[in-house]
Amino acid sequence: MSNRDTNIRKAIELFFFAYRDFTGEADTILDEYGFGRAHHRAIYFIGRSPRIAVHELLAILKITKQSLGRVLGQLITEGYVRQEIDEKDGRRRLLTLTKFGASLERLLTERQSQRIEKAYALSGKGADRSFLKVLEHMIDDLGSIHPEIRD
Amino acid sequence: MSNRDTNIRKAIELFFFAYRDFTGEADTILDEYGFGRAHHRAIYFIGRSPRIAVHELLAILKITKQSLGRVLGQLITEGYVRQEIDEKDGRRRLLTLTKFGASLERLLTERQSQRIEKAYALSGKGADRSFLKVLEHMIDDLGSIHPEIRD
DNA sequence: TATATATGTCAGTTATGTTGACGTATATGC
DNA sequence: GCATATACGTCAACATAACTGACATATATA
Repeated sequence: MSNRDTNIRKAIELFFFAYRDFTGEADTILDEYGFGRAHHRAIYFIGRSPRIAVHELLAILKITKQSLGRVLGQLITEGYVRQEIDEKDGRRRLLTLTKFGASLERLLTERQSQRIEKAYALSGKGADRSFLKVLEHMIDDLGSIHPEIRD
Repeated sequence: MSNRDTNIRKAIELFFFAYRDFTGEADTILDEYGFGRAHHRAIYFIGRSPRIAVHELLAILKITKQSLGRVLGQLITEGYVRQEIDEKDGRRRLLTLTKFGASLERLLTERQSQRIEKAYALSGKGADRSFLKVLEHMIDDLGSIHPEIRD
C-alpha cells in the first residue's frame, strides 16, 4: 500500500475512533437520564439557540418531524424543554431549555469541551485552528448551517 | 457567552457536521447494495487487515458478537467476505474480502479519501498533521487500537 | 481432564431513523 | 377574501443496528 493510502487510512480511522469516544462519554451520562444521543442533539441545539423554531431545528438535524417529535415530546413532558407560541408568527413553536434542561446541557457540553481543550493543549500551537479548518472543508454546505457557526 | 465557549462550541458543531457528511456519502453508496454503516465498518477493517479473526474485529468495533454476526452473515452470504479456519488455531475464523468485497471497499474508501485530501488541500500547510494530532488526543485509549495505527 | 477461549445461534428488546396519511392553525399572495 | 403555502402534530407501520441473556460446540491450554 502506498504511503498516501496509509496516511489517509490513518485519518479515516482516527476520525472514527475519536468521534466514538467524543460521543461515548455523553452517551453514558444521558443513559442515567433515560435519554439517548438524539435527545442530546436536541438539547444541544436548543441550548445554543434559545427560542429556536421546530422547523429550524429540523433543518439543522436533517431528520423527519416524526423522529424529532418523539424525543422532543419526552424532553417537554419530563421538563427539560419549554415550548411557547411565537407572537409574530402564531404557527411557530419556539423551543427553550428549562432550568433542568440547561443544567443537563452544561454537564454534557462541559465534558466534551474539556476533551477538546485537552486535545488542543497536547497538539501544539495552532493545532486548534487547523483542526477547525479541516473540519470546515469536510462539510458539504457550510453555508446552510446556522449563521453563528460561519464565524 | 464567553469567547472560549463560543470557540469550543464551534468545534463541537463542526465535528458533528463534518462526521455526518463524511459518513453520509458512503451511506448513500451502501444503500444501493442494501448495506448500512455497520457493513461498511466490517468491510473497512477486514480490508485493512486481511485474515483478521472475528474476536479481533469485535475488539476494534466494540459491538457484540450478535450484532457483528448479522452483518458478517450477510456479507459472507452475498459474497463480499470470505471465511477460513486458522491453521494454527482451529477455533479462529479468519476474515478476508473477496474480489467483490475489495472492489466495494475501494469505492467507499476512495470517496472518503478524496474528501479528506480536498479538506487538507484547502486548509494550509501542516493542517493534516495537526488534524491527526488533535484526533489522536481525543481518543481514550489509543494503545488499544490495532498496531498499524500507532504510527 | 478441567477450564478458558472463539465462534455461532435463538429470542426478545430498545433507540432512532424512515414513509405515508391525515388534520389543524396561521400566514401570505393575488 | 379565497386559495395556497407553511408550521406543527399525530397515527401507524416499518427498518436498521445496537443491546441482553441463554445456550451450544469446537478447540486450546494449564
